[in-house]
Amino acid sequence: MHSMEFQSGFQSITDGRREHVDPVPVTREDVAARLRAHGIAPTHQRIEIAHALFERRAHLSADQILAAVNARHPEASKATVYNTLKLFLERKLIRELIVDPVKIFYDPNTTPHHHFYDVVTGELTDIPADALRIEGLPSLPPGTVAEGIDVIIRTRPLGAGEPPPGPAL
Amino acid sequence: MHSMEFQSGFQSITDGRREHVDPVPVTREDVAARLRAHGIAPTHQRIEIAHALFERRAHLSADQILAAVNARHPEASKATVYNTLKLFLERKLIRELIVDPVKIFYDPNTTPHHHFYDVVTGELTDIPADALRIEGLPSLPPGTVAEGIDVIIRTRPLGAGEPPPGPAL
DNA sequence: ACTACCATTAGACAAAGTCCAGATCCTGCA
DNA sequence: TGCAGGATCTGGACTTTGTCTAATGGTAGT
Repeated sequence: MHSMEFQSGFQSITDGRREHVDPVPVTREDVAARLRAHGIAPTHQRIEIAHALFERRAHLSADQILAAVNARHPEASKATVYNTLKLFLERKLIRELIVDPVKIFYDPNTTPHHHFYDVVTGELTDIPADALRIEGLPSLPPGTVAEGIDVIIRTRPLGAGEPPPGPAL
Repeated sequence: MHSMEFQSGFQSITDGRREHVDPVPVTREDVAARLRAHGIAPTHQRIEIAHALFERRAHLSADQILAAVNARHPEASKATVYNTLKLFLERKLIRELIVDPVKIFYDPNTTPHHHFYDVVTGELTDIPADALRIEGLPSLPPGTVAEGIDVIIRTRPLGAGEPPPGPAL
């Protein structure tokens, strides 16, 4: 990744990284400012959607977001949620997590980090970028540029079914 | 990753790794043997499905497999393809690749390796496990066991759109 | 107030995958 | 050979996630 100045007052990533997110915008004003900083006009719906993600600092799926938003702004439509999430992605306000065979999760933390994914419970846990050293990027396929690295460590609850069935011995 | 013994006679991973897959079963007899080795009764449909994957040694989606199978056995149904792929997964004959927001890819190579994924073209390329060193597994979330690590390097064709839009400067 | 333009909305639509109940295919055995 | 029983396969209905579209609503600038 290259330049990374900017930003309201969220996370300083000028040089090092942080183990944990801290000054997160929780008030709607903070959220609105953050939207503006990313060139996004802060409408009601957008603020609610961003607020849902940033307040919980959690990985949410589109329908969880829809539910959260409807709790306060009962008229939000599915289409708006999808449109808005797509916009946020383009503007790099959030990040997309492809980990579940069925739905996408949205991650309000755009700084480099990785994830544990519990394949049974569906739970996602952050792995700080520096907890894991990745050495030696192999050369990329010719004619391509890297966009990002995702490391996903799939876990399962200790003692939860299905470890045995493998090839016959 | 830790232990990783096992496996009939496909790929020796006892100590080192191989850069490239070699003794791949291409004839239907080979495929049938491989199915039996994993405790799977080799029916026509199952042989065709496994054959499609092993012959091409490629990452295929369910509908690509369905198409490939139908080319020879025109009566194969969607349900059978899905059932069979699920069975193959359980028996660890193949591996699931969650990389595309919309569909699952199935990988006939179950030895440890990673992937490039071109987010524009959808192309998947293997990264041999030893081309990439991952140091220091962080401790797992309490009460969980690791099932596997997936490293996905997302790429985009050199010069293909959309790198600019980021946060306002 | 008028006009553009952008954002939002409901609902129709598309695609991947699941589920189920009936039909088929084996296989062992009399 | 004939048959019963279990495993496998099949079409089609169904579910879920996400997309698209046409119409409506809001707002800034004149």
